[in-house]
Amino acid sequence: MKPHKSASKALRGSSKTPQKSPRSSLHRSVAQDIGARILNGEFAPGTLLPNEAEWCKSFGVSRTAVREAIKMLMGKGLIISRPRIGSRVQPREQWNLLDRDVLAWYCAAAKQSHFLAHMQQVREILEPETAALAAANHTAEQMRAIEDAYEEMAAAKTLAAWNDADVRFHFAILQAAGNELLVPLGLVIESALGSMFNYTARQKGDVGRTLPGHARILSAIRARRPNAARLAVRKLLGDTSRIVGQVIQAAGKKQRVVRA
Amino acid sequence: MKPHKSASKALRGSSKTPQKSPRSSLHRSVAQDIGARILNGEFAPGTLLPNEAEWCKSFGVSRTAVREAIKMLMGKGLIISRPRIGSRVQPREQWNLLDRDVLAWYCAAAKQSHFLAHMQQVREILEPETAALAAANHTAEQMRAIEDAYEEMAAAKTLAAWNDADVRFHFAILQAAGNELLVPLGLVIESALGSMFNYTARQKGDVGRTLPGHARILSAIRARRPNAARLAVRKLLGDTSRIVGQVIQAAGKKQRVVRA
DNA sequence: AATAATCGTTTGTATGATAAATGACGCCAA
DNA sequence: TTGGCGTCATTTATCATACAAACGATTATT
Repeated sequence: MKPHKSASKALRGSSKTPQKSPRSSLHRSVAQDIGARILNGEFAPGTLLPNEAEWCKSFGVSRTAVREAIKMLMGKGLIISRPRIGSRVQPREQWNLLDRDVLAWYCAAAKQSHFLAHMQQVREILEPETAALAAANHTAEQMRAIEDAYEEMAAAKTLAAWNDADVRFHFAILQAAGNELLVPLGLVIESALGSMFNYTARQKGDVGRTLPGHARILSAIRARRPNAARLAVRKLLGDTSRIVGQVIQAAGKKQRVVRA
Repeated sequence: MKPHKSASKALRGSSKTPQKSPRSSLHRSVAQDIGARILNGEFAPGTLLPNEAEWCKSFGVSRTAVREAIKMLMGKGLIISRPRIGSRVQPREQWNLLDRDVLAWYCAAAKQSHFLAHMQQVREILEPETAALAAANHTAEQMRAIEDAYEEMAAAKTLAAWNDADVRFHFAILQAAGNELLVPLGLVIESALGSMFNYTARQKGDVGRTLPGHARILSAIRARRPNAARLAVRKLLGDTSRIVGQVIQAAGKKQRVVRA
């Protein structure tokens, strides 16, 4: 019996697209599925997962693929497996929530609006200080990267191009801050926001409206004025925050996040 | 040939200690070794790693174990592997630096003092705001957890007991902030700091000296005064910052971190 | 010379077997 | 009855081997 092909196709999304990066492999798909179901609450922390043989049957794949998937999830702190016991879902404190995949699964799992607010909160804490650090520490080369991104943003015709440049703008500031920990942190936040938000809330009108805000940030950093940079970012975030608030309200949730 | 036992023993650190958590398994050890070497700079980003067969030989383990180790590293964004090409070290932006293991490997890799400063910087950004959020959002139960930790801290006789309570104190504040993203973030920072710093810089004399600072934080949170909490944390961090600064200086590095 | 077919290397997946770990159970003794 | 001890069964851990798939390089073909 060789379910090689068929089982594979059943799992992988569109086998039509032979993407550059190997986003589709069996173990990856299996890990994706199990991980999403854990974050989804289907398997609560402390729960004993089905054993490997059962996963094999339910996915129609070999034990090799299942084990490799489990190893990936172990690496993300979601589960722990021991002989004779099986694989158990770890307590939430162990979860590597800052992992791109885990965060994506978490975003996809229901509580979006409530989570979106938390993410925005973290942004409001991190980004002003990041900009301030960038103002204090940036090198000439890093400054140029920020300016380039701004130019592209200003010249962007399509919404997609604008978003692309916007992401580069923020990333350039992150790097200019000169703190190696802030970079992955910012990346995670941005990517998660992008994946759930999809930046669709930004209407075309917003583009022009937020450009001056970006300009203020740019010049504050260039002038090496940390406090001005901090304030400029706060101001820009204030607008975004309003939009996020509207999205949350539109989602019909009354969940409120208290701002300190 | 059954190199099962021997090869295993050669890799795992002390096979004398059958720890509760399965910290020792072949794939884990292999992942540990390769991961540390990547973070160590032995395999730079973009480098093509030895292929699986060579890892098997050099570690004396089967391909299964090597592959599972590679899957864990893939899950952490350190490497990517493709058929016919092999496994390549990902660019640093892809690394999941916020992963406990990755961070530990990174800490172990040389640049400690410089990294310690960056970590301290992130603490100075996050912790005041976390305390402010806790002041605004805490529930009665969360408040009790904070108070309990404080009591234990005050009653602690040994340095170890004090550190233990201290960690719980900070963790309780993290949870009281009511932001699910801040919890893992804080955990990562604390654990990394703990692992490299080992809290040995805190002499016994410091214990008594920082207790009032903790008390101020506690009462500010209890009184639901976010701004007071923020200031209290900043003050306490100022002391720690001095200690860290001394450690860095003691390390003989002149590396300076510009504070915005 | 440009294009197509072929080949070889490397990872991906499957399969089956054995080893090790450990909870559960039953046995024996105090 | 109860507490300790050995056995057993289940599950993961590891090994070994084989084949499939992907894809760069090479060679053949037009």
